[in-house]
Amino acid sequence: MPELPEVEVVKKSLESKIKNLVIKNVKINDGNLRYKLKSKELTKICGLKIKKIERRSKFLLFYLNKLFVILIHLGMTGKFFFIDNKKKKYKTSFYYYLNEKKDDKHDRVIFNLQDEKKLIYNDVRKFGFFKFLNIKNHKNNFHLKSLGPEPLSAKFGYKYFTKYIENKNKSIKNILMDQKFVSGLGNIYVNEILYFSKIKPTRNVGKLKNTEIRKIIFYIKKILKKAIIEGGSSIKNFSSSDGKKGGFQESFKVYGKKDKNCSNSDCSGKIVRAFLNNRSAFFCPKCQK
DNA sequence: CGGGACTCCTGAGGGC
DNA sequence: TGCCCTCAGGAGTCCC
Repeated sequence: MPELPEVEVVKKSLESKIKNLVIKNVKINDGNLRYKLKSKELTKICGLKIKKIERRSKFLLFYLNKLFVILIHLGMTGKFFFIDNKKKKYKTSFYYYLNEKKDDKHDRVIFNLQDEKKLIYNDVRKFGFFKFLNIKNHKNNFHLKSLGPEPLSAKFGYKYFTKYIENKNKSIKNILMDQKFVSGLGNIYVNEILYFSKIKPTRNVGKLKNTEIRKIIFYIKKILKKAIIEGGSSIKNFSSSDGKKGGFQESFKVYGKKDKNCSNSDCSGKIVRAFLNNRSAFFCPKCQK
């Protein structure tokens, strides 16, 4: 699922729910995530308080007292559910609200928090992970260390972009997907960004004009901001009468739109799907050059 | 260096 | 209803 906007929405939602709560204990239903969860590490965090929640790229960081950090990646299908047993109100961190949270075989890890509150980590495909780090050197963890700048930061601008792509011989889609270049973009947003920028995903970065580079940077920031405001994107529709999803999927112009008409009113092209680095590239061959 | 194939895992959806 | 095939928002490794 989750690219930068979705993880940002999760972060904001979790912040209001679990900040300053103590983790009483942790139950592992299935610890075979991308990295195997060890119960020994989980006992270390029991009794600690969640002091702060941050997002870096597509990662979440839970800062605990006693100088521990939980580094979390949601992979493709990871999501959190928050449950307040006292209020009998159930809310997910991102995808939907529920009146009732039923047990789900994909509930992999359950954090029992103070005041009968619970945080459930649910992950169908188990590509997500948790790592337990010491705050002292957590930023040297290889996941975090190699990340490029945040796309919404001032550092990610024209100067950085042009410097980075000097002597590079890659396609623009692949470089935007490369977390070392810019961290937080994934397949959906890259496809959308390139559509708005009118650049074909396969274009070599060495052949980009300055105006095109500025356009790409502009749309990266614009589209990510818009997606965050709209609550991220929810695909693989969850059908619940009281469900609440992110809304940005309604704005998709190319992602998942194979054979649909290009939404540019002065273009008669049809969206095609190609494969690039084993991922779907959606684009309009007529208006993306 | 670049990119294609393949890997982890499970489920949804299409075609027949 | 079922089976078989393809594909999925991430990201790593191996190989050419």
